[in-house]
Amino acid sequence: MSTFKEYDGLNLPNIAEQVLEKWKADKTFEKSMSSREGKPSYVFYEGPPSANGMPGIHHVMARTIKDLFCRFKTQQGYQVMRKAGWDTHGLPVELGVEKEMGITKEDIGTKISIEDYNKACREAVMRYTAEWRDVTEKMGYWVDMDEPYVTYENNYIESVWWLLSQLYQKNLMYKGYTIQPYSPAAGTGLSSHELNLPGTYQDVKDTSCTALFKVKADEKLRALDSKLFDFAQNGRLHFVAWTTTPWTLPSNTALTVGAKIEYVVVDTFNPYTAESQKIILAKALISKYFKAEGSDAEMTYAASDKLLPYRVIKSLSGAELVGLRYEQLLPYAQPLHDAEKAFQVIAGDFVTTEDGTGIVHTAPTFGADDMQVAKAAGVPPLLVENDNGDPVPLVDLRGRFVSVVNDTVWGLAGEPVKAEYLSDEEKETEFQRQKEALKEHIPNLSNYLSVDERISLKLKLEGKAFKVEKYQHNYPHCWRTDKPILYYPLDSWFIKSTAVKDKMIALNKTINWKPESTGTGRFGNWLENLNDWNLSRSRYWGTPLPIWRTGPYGPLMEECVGAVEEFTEKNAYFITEECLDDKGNRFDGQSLRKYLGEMRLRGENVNNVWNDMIRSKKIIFFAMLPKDQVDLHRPFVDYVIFFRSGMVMARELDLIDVWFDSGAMPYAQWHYPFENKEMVDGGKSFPADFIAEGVDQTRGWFYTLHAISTMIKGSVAFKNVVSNGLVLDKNGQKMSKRLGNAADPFETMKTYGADATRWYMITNAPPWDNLKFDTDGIIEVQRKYFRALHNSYSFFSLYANVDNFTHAEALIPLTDQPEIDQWVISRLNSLIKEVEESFEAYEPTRAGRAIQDFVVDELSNWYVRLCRRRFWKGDYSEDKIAAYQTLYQCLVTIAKLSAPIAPFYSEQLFSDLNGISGLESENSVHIAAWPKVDESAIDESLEQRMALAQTTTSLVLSLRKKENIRVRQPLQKIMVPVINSEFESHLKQVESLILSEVNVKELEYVHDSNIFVKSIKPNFKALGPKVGKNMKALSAQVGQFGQDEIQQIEREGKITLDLDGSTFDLISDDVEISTKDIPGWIVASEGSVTVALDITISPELRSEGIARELVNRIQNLRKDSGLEVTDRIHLMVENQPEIEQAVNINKNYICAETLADQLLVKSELAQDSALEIEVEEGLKTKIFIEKI
RNA sequence: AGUCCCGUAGCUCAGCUGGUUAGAGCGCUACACUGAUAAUGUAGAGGUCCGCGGUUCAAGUCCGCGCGGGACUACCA
Repeated sequence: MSTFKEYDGLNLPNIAEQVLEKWKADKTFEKSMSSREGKPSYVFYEGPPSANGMPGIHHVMARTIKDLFCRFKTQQGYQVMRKAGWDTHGLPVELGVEKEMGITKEDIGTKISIEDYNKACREAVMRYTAEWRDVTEKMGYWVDMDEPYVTYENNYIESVWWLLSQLYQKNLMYKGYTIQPYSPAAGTGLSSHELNLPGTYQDVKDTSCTALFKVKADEKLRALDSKLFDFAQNGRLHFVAWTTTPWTLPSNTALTVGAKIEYVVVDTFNPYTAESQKIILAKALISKYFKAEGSDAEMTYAASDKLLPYRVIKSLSGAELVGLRYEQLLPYAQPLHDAEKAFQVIAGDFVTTEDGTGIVHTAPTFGADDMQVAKAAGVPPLLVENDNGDPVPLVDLRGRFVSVVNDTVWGLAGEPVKAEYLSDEEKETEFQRQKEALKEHIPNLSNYLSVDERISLKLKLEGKAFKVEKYQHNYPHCWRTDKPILYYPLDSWFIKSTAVKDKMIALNKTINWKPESTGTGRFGNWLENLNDWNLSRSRYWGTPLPIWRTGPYGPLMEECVGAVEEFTEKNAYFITEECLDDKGNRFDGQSLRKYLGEMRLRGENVNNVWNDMIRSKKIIFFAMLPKDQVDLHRPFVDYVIFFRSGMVMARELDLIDVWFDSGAMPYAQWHYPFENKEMVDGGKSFPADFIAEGVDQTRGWFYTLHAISTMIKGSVAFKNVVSNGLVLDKNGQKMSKRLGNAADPFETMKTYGADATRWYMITNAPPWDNLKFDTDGIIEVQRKYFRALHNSYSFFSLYANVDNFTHAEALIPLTDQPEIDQWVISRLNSLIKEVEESFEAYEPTRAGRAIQDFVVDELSNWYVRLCRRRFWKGDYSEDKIAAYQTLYQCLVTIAKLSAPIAPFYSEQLFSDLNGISGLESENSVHIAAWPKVDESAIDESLEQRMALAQTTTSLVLSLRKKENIRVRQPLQKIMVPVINSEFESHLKQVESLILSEVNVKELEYVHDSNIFVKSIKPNFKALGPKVGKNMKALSAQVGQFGQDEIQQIEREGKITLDLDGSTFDLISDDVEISTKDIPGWIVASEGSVTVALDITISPELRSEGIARELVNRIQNLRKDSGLEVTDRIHLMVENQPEIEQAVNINKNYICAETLADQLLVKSELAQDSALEIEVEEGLKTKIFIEKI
């Protein structure tokens, strides 16, 4: 006959290992999905991690959250598919590979082919998949890793292309430019990641220039102030604006002011030319440019005077300045478009009065803020046409002024805007040129003048500068070349997410965010201030942008490809390896487009050349390529071209933002819409019911999922989302490999077990708070929760096996069971309810804590403790069976409730129980049905009664302690003042429980209220609305009440008071009355419960006390001698004063307790093994036991 | 700089829509209990509930302004 498994100790890591083997053998994970075939699905999306790094402990956190809700929903009967995924593209991968290979971005395509480079990336990115698999398995995260989606696979990319083509067709994609950090020295744009590398920001001294912009005398100015108009007409009114990059001044097209900032017109002099001038600047910044004494000084000034006199003559708001015009400061070039809108004052909310003048020089081509604010105001950027006819800014990609910035004296064209870009020789040559060209202005030029210095000097000389000085500031530098970066307009492809902003905001409001603030705050605000999504990345390893274009060699034609099949349908061509240029390099789309395009511009016959290439198979139809050669990465796709109207269409070189890859996963994981169309359209896998990742994904994956599904499907991508916080070390520091404080997930799970780790992470704090990860916390969880549960099971199995209990008997109706059983079952059902509600509300911490409290406090420390005797005493009676059944039910239910959080131990517990009882057909807790709440079993009054018993017990124990009377010493009685009849009946029902727990013979109910001392306290909650302001006065009066007043309220139900001049009836509901003392007794009270204890110890009680002590010593001896709990003994006790009497009176009791068939009291024990014991202080004796 | 989160005992955390002695566990001290329990019980020590203002009869709880820690975003002229 099979019996319940018994365990020596608790080894969670071992349990996890065994359970894993069981799952593997039984294919439990597969079954958990297949057994739900046809059931409603609960859709979960796995956010793809990148496997080019080792998994960390924070991944265990995030994955625990994912896993537990999926398990919970499976238990509830839903089918939960979980497809694993890998994020494989992106900069971190590339940078890692570059580092390993010792190359830089420039080497790609030269020293190493793009093909080889991408091959290296493809390998690097999956490097740690084995470790990821391992950690996933060991932590018990159920996710299908055999058929994951991988973002670099052709099918995945094809789905991404399809999505992009949909956006393209909806007119949600466009090409524009953004201002991005750009390193002219390295010839490359920099990502924000690169900009955040250490050492990037350096303190540098630059020439800063406060320039004077001459205000135009126009009608608007005249309407504003006729005096100012007059000044302007005389050329004496100027805006002043400060810049640390004077090289951007030729590109100025606007001045930006803060609408709410107060500005002033100041009458003063040009410090360099001493001309009388009126300047406009923010009032708050006057002191930056003028010494206070200047306002009193006489209004005369000669160049080089120390004190600059000034008078504030008018005050204006920023809003009033908006729309005023000024003369272009350095008119080297005019804007290409909308020139009439340039050179005016506009408003921007980024303007502060911290630095400068409160008027910001705005060059839309070299500042992101500038570009945005100018665009909003319709002010054009300063772009000119290059030789190709393309619009370009005044500085080229090498960081040098273009030729139109032609200044014979100062020599700007072709000059780099930062001196650092020049070699020493170039600098020397330029210095010699400057010496010659500037000798008229600067007779003895001693060193090279930077562009900033030259422009500043020029402005000074022309009376257009108010102040020129060196300025130290923090400026970003290129991490590769260590040269300063420029903010530069770069071509980019955008998704017009602003077009669906309102829809995204509306849809977001339907999403259940945990915590809510992440959704409304962090995410909501982000949506409110949304910018268009910059898709472009100038890299190599990623999803290529599927847009083909003709170049600037003829009319613009464009094609967005949404499926590989389209290459065939649209007659795409492929440039083979034989197709070489003059230098013998293979053509790609871009170079061939240029080659043929220039030919076309020269008027040559392109078609002939093209046809030759086709004939000689240098170019073939795409359709002729073997399928397995198609790789939707670079460089392959760069060899794919279209030929239209005598022009080559080549792919735009950009890759797309990797975040688009991951945001596309709801569709691309199924190769939608090319396959599995019904998964998405049929709702089986879209939208997700639940996703979970770290908060850092708010603007990452959460956003891209949301944006793409809003634009493509007009729907949310997920309905519930849990965003967890960070995992910090125990001191609250961020974990990092560098600091060596990163916890190793493998080590942690090996030492403490995945269950304890998971339980700790979930119950310690709500997952959205940061977790201070401390292994001491895991130890505590192990000790408290798992050991309490394990011990409860061990206790059960030990006695169940003794009694051959296998849960074969019919279930004893709850109403026939003792009160304590009804109580624990009631609590259990309340628990089921609470746990289920908490999980449903995505509050796992609440669920876990509730389970833990139940197991530790109620099941282990109350139910099992009080019921011990029922299990090991007496026959196999109905009461015993009831006890077994009750404990069984508790344990099995706990296994189910805790299974989502602690999948391994719960699995063992469940199968250990169910394996013997066979009550349920499924022998995995993760497949078995989630427990149903039996509302009829919940008895709140019973739960209250038990709480009363617990309070009373603890009061009596505290009295015993105070009087120093051991619990083993029986006492005669306790007395409890009765407040009302309900209280009395409650107490009566738990009376025996209390008495046995505190070892007292009887409980007396005292009704004579005259002997109690009572206390009274206002019920503030009830009185608040009634008396309001008078609460304090009332409270003071109630505090003064004596026993008489209290009795009056009890007797009459009310007492009339004088309150604020009028009478007030204080009724009994307005106060809380409790008994605090019974004079002459030893009393303790808590809340409304008061207990008095009779501490007289009669001789009988004393004997009984001694007998109990003896039993205890004998039991210990039995245990130490290694006797089985069922072994019977012969017992001998050495006679001592008081012992004989105690033993004789309580002989039956002692024998029954210790399973002694024979008990002898001898004057002396001869046996060597007789043990001397101390019954109580000063009373020693010897005992001897012998197994029969 | 903006947005969001967090701040309660030495440590980790509760404290629901405001209600008057602010709780639990761990740790510490002492005692007790134990034939499942390295468990548990009782008692003790330990709090300017980050600070300052405000609303209110009443604020750990609501509001405002700060401070400290963290995350994300960001071109500050």
